[in-house]
Amino acid sequence: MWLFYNLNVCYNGIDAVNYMMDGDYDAVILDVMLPGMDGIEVLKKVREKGIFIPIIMLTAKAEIDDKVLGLDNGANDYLTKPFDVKELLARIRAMTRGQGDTGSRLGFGNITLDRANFSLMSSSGSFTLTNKEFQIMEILMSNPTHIVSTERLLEKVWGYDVEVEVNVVWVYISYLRKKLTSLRANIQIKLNRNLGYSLEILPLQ
Amino acid sequence: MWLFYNLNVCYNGIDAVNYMMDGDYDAVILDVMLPGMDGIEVLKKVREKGIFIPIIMLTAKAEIDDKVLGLDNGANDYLTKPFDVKELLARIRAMTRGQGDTGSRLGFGNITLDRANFSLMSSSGSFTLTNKEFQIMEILMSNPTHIVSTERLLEKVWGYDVEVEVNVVWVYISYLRKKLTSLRANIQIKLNRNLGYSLEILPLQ
DNA sequence: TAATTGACTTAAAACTGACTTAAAAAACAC
DNA sequence: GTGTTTTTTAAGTCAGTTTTAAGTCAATTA
Repeated sequence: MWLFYNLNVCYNGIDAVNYMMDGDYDAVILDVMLPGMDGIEVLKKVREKGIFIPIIMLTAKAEIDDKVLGLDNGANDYLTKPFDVKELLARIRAMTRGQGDTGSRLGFGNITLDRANFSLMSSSGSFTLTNKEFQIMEILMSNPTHIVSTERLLEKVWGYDVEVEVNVVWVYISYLRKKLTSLRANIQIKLNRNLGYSLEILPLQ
Repeated sequence: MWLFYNLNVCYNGIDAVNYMMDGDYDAVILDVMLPGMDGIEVLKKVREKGIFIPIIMLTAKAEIDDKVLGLDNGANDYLTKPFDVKELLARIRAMTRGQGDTGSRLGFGNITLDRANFSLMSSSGSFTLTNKEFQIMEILMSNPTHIVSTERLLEKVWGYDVEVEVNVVWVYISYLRKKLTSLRANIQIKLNRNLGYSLEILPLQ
């Protein structure tokens, strides 16, 4: 099985920070040696802006202290050259898959999303989701606590050349919420005003 | 700065699975070579039970394919012997830290501002700030002792082509003060007449 | 001390972003 | 082709945010 990635490349630290702030990336491969601003600086800047894209640092420096520095400043992984591309790809997969992700199923709270048959399940029943419903739910569940913006959902589900309006996202959020409540889910799709949506466990009443 | 961990050790795969299912661990260091059931099997079993503790695999096998196998079966990280303890510890920290532990937070006194979700927190609770509230608080907290003029706040938060009146700043300062006191903050927004606002630690009464 | 001015508070109005619903349009299955 | 499901549009509603406005308070100055 293969995954295809869309890539943007940039050649200095300042660009890197700007790209990460503007774009909505799933992961970043960051070289330590960069002209202008080095990788560690990029890392710090981006993290203190509240951006938590998984970042794997890549470098020729094999010094332990450099690794520790990178990891402690917010890198998710650290790989030294020379490295095997297969390992890099495996680490990216490991880094980008969320907790609760077994490959075929995605779980959060008392809810399970089955990728094989697009079904949203709880102990009290199940729904077969439509395409759009499934994709949205998959994005939310693959990183439950993380906030996903409406724009990001539009991009990921409807594509970059968006011709539909944001409204359509709201419509599907509404559909999903209805299904979650009728499944007696103990999770809900929470709106974070001006930021986006996230899943959260319902406080038991 | 040091972190102290409580440890449980076990010497075969079956025990490992049982420990992980019963106990509530923050992280697991898993050797691949185990009597009875090997590390990969342990990993698979545990993940398919729906347990998603961060797991770092540790092994003498440096074969790339073993790493890929481990990572693709649900390991969060993979380290080969010989390794440096400092690196292991850094990787455990990276693996177990939640987002927001890396610098997305601004702190002053007993108050923390989280940039990832716009929340203003203390030990006694938290608020989700609105856009304007957040921006003002961010400016104040990013340089707590520094005095920021009302005009500067207007410019930075409302933009240079200001069409609203200063009053609006006062309104938001008022809102923020209310929230700070209800958080039992030991800091306050101090007015420096004709100059602007600054944060200061409250003398304890 | 009274007047003045800058700072503050509060409630209500205005606005904007988010939500819901039904119906139209498009895609899909037969 | 027809019938069914999915997706999109559109219109109306709702709720939270922002701004206005009016009245109060406190510090400075005449």
